Amino acid sequence: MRVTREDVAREASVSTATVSYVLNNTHHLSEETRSRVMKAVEKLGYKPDMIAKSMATNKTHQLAIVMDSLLNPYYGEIAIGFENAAVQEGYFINICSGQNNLDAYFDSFIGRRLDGILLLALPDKFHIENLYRLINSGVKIIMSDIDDIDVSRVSMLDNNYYEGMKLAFEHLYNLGHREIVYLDVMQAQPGYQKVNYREKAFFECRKKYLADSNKDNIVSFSQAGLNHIEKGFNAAQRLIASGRTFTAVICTNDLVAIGAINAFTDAGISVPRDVSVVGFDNIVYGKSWEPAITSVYHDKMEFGKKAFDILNNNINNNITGFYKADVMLYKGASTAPPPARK
Amino acid sequence: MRVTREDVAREASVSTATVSYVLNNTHHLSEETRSRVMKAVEKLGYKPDMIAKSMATNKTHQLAIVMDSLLNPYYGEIAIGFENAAVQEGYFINICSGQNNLDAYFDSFIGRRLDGILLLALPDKFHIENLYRLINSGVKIIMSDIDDIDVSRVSMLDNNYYEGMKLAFEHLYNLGHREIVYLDVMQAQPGYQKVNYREKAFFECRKKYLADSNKDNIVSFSQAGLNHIEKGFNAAQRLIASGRTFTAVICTNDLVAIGAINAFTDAGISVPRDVSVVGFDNIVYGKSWEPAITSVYHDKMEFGKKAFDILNNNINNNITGFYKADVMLYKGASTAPPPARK
DNA sequence: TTGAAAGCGTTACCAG
DNA sequence: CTGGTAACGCTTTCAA
Repeated sequence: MRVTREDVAREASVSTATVSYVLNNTHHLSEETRSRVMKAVEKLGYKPDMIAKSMATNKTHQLAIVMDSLLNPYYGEIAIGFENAAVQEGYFINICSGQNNLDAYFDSFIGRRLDGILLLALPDKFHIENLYRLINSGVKIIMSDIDDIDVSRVSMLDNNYYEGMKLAFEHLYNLGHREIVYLDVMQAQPGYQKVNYREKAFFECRKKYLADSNKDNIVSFSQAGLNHIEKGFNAAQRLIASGRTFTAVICTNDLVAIGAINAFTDAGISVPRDVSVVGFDNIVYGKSWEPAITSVYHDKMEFGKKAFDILNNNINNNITGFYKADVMLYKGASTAPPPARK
Repeated sequence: MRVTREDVAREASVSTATVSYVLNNTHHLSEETRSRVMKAVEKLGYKPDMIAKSMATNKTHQLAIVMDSLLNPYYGEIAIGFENAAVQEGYFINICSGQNNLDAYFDSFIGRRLDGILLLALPDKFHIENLYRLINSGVKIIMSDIDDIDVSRVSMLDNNYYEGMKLAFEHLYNLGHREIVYLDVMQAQPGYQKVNYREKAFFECRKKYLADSNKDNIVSFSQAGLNHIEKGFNAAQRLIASGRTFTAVICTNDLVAIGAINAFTDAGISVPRDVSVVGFDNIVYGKSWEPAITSVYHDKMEFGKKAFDILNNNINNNITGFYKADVMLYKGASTAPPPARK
């Protein structure tokens, strides 16, 4: 049923080895032989079997992108950038939704002999020791936002949202805001590690700029089964209900910002007149929101492309790499000077 | 470096065959042997090599989801439903963004020996003959929205948006709308086939309900490089500029509806006061839009799960299947009775 | 410049 | 109940 290289060899009256040489351009052959083989390939519609090839070469030319969410277009855009670059180099891409616990995936990555992984999910969804087991099995990794990891073995991808948080904070500060709240909805499952550079950056900014720097102005809200918009909505409602005063909120991403804006609007709080809102990621929908969401961002396509380049280099030359995204601020219509004090 | 079945066999003092029997539960073995093998597996941290397994069994346990877009959460939700079900059955999932031409992917599906494909993209992105070549190579397919295909060889997935269009139309008609426009942004590349059941359903409804049934009330707009929100925005602007009268628009999906609403708002046309807008898919963001978008939809998670069940049955028992989604109408705030005539 | 054959890690048939 | 071994489709070393 399947056309094999042997069929091609027979058709072209050469050996199977010769067919390989032609297809992989790995030997010098007479033009005559080469064309005879190509003709046979064409005629039989032969497609090399990558499984067998993987078996022989110990490379699968298969990479996985581990998403944090298939519903947030932020990751989608990165994935597109990554995939475009990877396909060009003959890789096959595998995308794992971040719905489930990732530990089980890690095992299958070893079994599937993946050449490399773009790990977009944070360690709040997997155990570090499983990551190391993956690395020890020869799977190359590129990931971001993790401390205490041996960078000689793992490539790093810095989205630079630590600096981004400062950008957001300073933007608000310069507009005149002095009561700024950070809305976070990330939460690690029990037993998992939470890393959040944005929170750290927020603390720093608060200390530097705000007088009452000890004020508890981070609102966290997370509930299983809710999407980020809903979590943002709930977090903002909780903030409103708390009675604390604020003139601006920074949201952990644009989806959360959208939810928050909805909650404010529902409560009769106008954005940006009464409250300014900043998001992260500058997702494709954030710009079209009403009001367009002011957002910290980087070039997501480029980010994906860079991720691939580094990973590919890691795979081929066993050299880990590092990338730091240029972080920028998109000034939408969701931020404005705070309302005048009465 | 890699722990193989042979290492396990040596450790447990059995043959490699026995290890297979234990791991695959395919023979009856003495409890003693079984536990000795398991202990060795555990001790060595052995992970079966799926590549070699595929080689021997001629099954990869690998499926692909061909997305139409990684940026539309509609597909994301379907993918999640599909993946959840598939992972449970030991499959590995591969997601291809619909960014690029799909014909090249089809070739690699053969080379990668994929067991099956969930094809979410329409034939405006690939050539039918390549689909057939895929089928002939033994790859099972489940897909929707295509005419003239041999259903004994391909499983079908009906999202029932043909009926959905009627639902949308009747909803508007019952509200009192008599000037309804359909906003479409899909466009096949030259040389590719365009199928659009919604358009057909729209024609039918128009004929049945509207007096001036010959009126040209479909606005198409498509431009490479724009996302669906932008296309919807442009299409609506074009509609406004055309000067034709209308009280309601049906948009080909929610993203287009969002873009259209933005264009209307920008032009001082209030939704739903002046114009009603209906979308399709009821994506997670549509509900949170202001106004919440009235939308035709089905259960997307369930859709993905059903898709997997049918595909899996196709793979294991060589029986194609058919699924018809229950289509519903989410009544948001973007539709209302038309403004009173002056 | 070309070919023969070993090897990659499994499975599954056939013996014992 | 257990083991030996051919087979899967390809690459690659070694020899001719």
